[in-house]
Amino acid sequence: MTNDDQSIGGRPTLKTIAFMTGLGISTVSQALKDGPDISKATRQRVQLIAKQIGYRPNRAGVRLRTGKTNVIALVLNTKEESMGLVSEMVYGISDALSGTSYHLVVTPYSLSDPMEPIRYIVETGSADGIIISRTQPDDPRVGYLLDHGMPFATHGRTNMGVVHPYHDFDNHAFALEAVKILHGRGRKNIALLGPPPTLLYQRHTRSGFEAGLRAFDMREYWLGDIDTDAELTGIIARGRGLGQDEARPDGIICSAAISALAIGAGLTECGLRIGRDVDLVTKESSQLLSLMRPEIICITENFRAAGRDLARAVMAWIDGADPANFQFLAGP
Amino acid sequence: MTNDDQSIGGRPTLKTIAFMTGLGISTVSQALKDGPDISKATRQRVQLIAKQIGYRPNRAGVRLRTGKTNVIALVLNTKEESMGLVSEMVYGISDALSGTSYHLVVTPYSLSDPMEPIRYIVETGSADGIIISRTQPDDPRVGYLLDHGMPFATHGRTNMGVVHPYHDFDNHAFALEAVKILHGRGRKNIALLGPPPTLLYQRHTRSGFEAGLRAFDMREYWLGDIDTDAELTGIIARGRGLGQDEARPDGIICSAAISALAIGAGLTECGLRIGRDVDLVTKESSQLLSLMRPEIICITENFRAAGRDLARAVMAWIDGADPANFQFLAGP
DNA sequence: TCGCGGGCCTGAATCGTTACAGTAATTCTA
DNA sequence: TAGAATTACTGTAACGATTCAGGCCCGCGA
Repeated sequence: MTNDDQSIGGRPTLKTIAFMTGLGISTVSQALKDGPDISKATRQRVQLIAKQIGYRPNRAGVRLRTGKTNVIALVLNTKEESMGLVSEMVYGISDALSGTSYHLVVTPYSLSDPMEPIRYIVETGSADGIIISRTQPDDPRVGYLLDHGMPFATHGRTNMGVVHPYHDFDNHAFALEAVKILHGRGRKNIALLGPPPTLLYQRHTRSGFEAGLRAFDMREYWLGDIDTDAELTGIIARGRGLGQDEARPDGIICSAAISALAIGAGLTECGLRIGRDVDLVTKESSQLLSLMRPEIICITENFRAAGRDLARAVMAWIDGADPANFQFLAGP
Repeated sequence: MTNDDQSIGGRPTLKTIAFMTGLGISTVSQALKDGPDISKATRQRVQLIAKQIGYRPNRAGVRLRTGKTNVIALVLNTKEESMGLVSEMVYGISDALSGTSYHLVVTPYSLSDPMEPIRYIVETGSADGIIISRTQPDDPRVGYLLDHGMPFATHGRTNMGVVHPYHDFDNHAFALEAVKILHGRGRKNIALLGPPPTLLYQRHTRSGFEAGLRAFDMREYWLGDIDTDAELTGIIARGRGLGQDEARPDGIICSAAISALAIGAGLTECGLRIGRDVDLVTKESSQLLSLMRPEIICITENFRAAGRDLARAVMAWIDGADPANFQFLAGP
């Protein structure tokens, strides 16, 4: 009987509703979640009042009692920036989360240890589910999360003979399609600037590329030990270097828009014209590139859709759905 | 005496440490925060054990008891995308937050109502501080947050005669500098593609631009009712339109990298060459633009630093610092 | 008429933390 | 040396939600 000032302001709690309805707190709690032990009339009454006064459960209370955080964590590498990947993924995830009780926490990690943020989240239980990217063929994070029963989804597949939700762009199809396009434009000698071999989609890209070469009887120009993770200046230099080369490629396929721009810049510098002397095919995630550089051939990769799929997958897994049902391969 | 299985696993809590040290829970709590009522020896003993077993306070417990969420919310408009603004800001904020107990929650809002996410956060108390962007001259969010005593910081200034932390790029200086550069290259007839008039930095840009025109005795080519928020296709068309115009500008200043690319694309389409027929000055937030289009003159705007400043400002305000001390104007 | 089973609701315990009011034991003051 | 003050620590009561073991009342069968 100290300070039961429910009448006065402050955020409404179960206690407020209990006071207003004359019911007990636990009754209200049950009524709000349509517990079967509560009469229909009472349930409706409670829910009506709750809506009227704008009741929202206190997240800390729920979290403390049940352990449910209502948080999805997006774990990003600082390196990540395929022209808008981050923002598009964030918007896609938020899309999927809007209307649910989930919040999005973003946790970047500097290059050092990819496991660190994952361990932190699991150990402190600071999220109900995790979305990771830059997935590796044999990704230690995947094993760890499975071991610890933490729902997650990966951007990109793994190669571990283990089932988990993912969203992957079909890089095999992309590379194959790219070769086909180049073949259609009469090109013969094709270079591939792919992702680093630590990431699984390097293999997919490579296999699609090679399948295409075989199918259309074309040959590869080997670019050397360079990938889309390389410094931009290095990529530009590589492009410039092609100018000198008699046997230079007449078609280039590139796995990242920025790298395509960079190699294009190098080519232009030494007088080669894209679309005439050499064709350049790449991925883009917004209309940006094709607007700016219409001479570059673009195949669309939709990061926003990826974010949506991944968030939905994680939520479904949290709700007990079978993770095997959430494996998405997006065609080019 | 039911299940005091502190010995067995699970995450350590104050109770665990209390059990291990033989002290009471409240003693441990105080000892961990160096409470003056606890002997030095005890404090050290407790802190040592806490470190050893990797104790981390349960966020839900703290939040429920104290109301402190240890969360900073970044509120973004879905429209936001100045080539990497989102990712750079996020990384900058995370930088500032790393090593503190704060987490970053990202809350985008679709175009509709800018107040909605703000109200949600304040009403549900789901963050200790907020970072907002796309600041307007008379921003209702600022008034609301001040009224409700919620610490925040804005990307961009306001014009409300009211003190709050902000980080702003000095767009006056930018425009002035841009005019000066164009003057140095012998240009006379300058167009400005600025931000929309709803955003305050439109005025700063405009005033710097006009000051520059006066100082160097140059004249403005009026681009009409178009701004950097316009559809890219529209901007491209506007650039194309300049080709037909006898009195076309010989210099263009642009407040956003994407828009500069767009207008540049339009110019190129109608045969004008950037750097020769017309000079183009813009802002860029990464080295990207100057690498891919070296003919465009770039002035750097650092979003990562902005994120860092804003996050630090909000944290300081939460800790009771004077918000007036956290107003940053970044020179070009 | 007694007992029993439902239907509907409530109180108490709990999650982990902190604030606050004690409480012993020791030290200081007069 | 009695009494006051200080030191070092502890128990209890919250914060808001959920769970679970009851409890009361009513109707029904024997």
